[in-house]
Amino acid sequence: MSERFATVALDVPLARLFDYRLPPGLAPMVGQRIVVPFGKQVLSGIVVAVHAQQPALEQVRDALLAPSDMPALPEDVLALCRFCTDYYAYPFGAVLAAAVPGVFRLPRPWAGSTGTQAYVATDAAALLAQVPARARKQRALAQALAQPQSVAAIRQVAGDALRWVQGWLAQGLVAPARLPAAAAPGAMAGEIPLLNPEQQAAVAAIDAAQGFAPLLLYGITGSGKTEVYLRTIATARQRGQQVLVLVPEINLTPQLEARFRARFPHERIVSLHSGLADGERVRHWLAAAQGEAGVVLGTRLAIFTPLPALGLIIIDEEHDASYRQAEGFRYSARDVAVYRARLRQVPVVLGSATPGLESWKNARDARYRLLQLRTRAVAGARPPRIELLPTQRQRMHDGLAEPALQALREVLAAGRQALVFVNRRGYAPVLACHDCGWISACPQCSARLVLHLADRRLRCHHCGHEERVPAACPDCGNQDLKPLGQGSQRVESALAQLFPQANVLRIDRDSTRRKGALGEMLQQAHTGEADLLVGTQMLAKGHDFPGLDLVVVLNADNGLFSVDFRAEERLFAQLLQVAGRAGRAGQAGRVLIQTQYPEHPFYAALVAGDYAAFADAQLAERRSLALPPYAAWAIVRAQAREQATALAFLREAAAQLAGFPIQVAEPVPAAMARKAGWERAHVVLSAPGRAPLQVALRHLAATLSENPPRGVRWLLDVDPHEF
DNA sequence: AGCACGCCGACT
DNA sequence: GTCGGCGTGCTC
Repeated sequence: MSERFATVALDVPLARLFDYRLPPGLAPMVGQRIVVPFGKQVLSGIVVAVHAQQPALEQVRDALLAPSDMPALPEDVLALCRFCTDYYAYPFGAVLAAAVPGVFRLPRPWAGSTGTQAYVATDAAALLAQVPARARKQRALAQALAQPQSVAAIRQVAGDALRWVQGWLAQGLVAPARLPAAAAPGAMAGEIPLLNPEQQAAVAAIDAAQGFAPLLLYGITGSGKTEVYLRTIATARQRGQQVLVLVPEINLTPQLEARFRARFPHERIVSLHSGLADGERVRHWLAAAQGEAGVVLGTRLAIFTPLPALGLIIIDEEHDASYRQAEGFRYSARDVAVYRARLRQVPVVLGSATPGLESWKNARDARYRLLQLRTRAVAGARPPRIELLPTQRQRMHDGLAEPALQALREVLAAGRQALVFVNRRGYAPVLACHDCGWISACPQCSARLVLHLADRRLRCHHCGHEERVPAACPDCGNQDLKPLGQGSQRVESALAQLFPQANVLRIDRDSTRRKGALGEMLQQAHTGEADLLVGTQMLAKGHDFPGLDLVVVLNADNGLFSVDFRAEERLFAQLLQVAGRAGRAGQAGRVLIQTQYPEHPFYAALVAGDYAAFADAQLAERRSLALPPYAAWAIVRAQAREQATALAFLREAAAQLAGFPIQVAEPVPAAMARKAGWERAHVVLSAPGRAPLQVALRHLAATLSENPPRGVRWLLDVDPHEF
């Protein structure tokens, strides 16, 4: 009998796998998790191979245990993670760790490992026979356990009832059980709206799609994309397939989940996002992995969930930045989803009113099938009327021009709601001295300190540094420091003064910090209790306010002259999204955009509401400049205590890449050259296609992880979306 | 990433 | 005299 070994991927930043001897009795499957000693630590990893080949090592340690709490990751999930490792040049073990719920990364079996959360008597009579006659509660529980009982139900019997069950479990009188599928709470399916012809065509195309088929569902706000999703989900369910639906943010899952449940009262629908408690996350994940959940609704992390009967993937708001993980393993869930659809040979629907230019190009090149929804689905609803409000010659009242105030007045007089969109929180973005030119600057970052007047503090929005508002200029002693520019707090207080009779409500990250605050505020906005809303981009997404007639956008110009070539694309999506908040059945909403550059071509496209024209123009520009999506990009980012150290490291890295058929730009300091006390720099790598770039990145990542630089933190950003 | 070992400053 | 700073070295 020969010895057997397991090759294990561990969550360490090393592009290496580790071999362990499997002691007798330990026979894990590929994809299963395994607990192993690692240096002085004990870690949980994933088995990637089992073999009899003696590893060429001085010492091979024994694996400790292979918990069966987590079913082995199926082949397609392993392949998906392998793809990510290659594509993002990120260690396999670290990718796998991201694909698995947190409790399965701990080096011990999960306590609730049955995954069932229920128990049943193995032999009801035997169980009852050994319970003392006087222990009435125990007898009652023992009797009840003839049928599977949920943990919650067991707890109801008595405080320590679970302890009795644990005891019986040890004696083999009780076993973990699966609860019969919960009877759906007698909800009636809501009224199913009729589809307009465009929706019908979209649904028909998705339903008929076979094998790998990417479809771009380009539909304006309110065109009824969700209804299209619901219909195609219904079809997939009739075929017995599972559907994976990705949404950008946790905030949006409860809404959508409620709508899905109302439509499919008899389906097992589970959500997966980082807001779930451990136990819930695991139960939902297992339900998906065991094929019990028909619909899985989740944020980006859900893309790695095992789904044995996967038949359709839907990505809502596919252009949204939340699909990109910005820390650690940096991936785009949208791109990973498309690859997964290819692996599984299933259709993938990418829905958006403002598709990302990558997807737009794919649709233009006929790599994706384009499905368009041009009309608002609700009868009589019309797209909002977007108007520019040039501010060069206007007298401003705390950032608001007179015509904007007039429009607000009219809306309030009519008893309707208005939203003022200011994409900056705080009172003013900077505090300045007019005598000597001092401005409030962060000592740790190359950024301004934002004035927060409510608690009289200056805060850095990048590193968390804060200080008291100085009484006088620290440089010249001038006591008259002036706040420059408008933040949401300033606009809120200005509006409260200008419209004393109105109920002004500010919704931003500061005002919603408290748990549940956002929900309460949205409720107030929804019922019309608040009639003047002031909000940052938090308010742009997904929320519908039936009473909202007017949106005023302040300082939109900020995104217009950025060094980042993607800034316009983001701004367009964002402005169209806020604009979509305005309007009600029968009457178009009005959107006023204050700008100092009304002649800028960007605004012509925006006013026309023509994203297609804008996107085509952007693509033409990108093509002529050989920018993404016409080139593959990656960035090597570095930070060090000294800028020179970071740049020297990057020059070294660039030299490593000399022989590869890729373009390596000059290393430069980052746009925010200093952040939280670190000097930052980067170098852009590009190539006409992905393949040569990937090869070069893998080489660089391997070299750097084997010989880590001193005093420099580095990372690779593949398909970067920001500078 | 952890977690050791390993040599130099202000404190129970 | 020790506790502890983080430099660097290793993990099957």
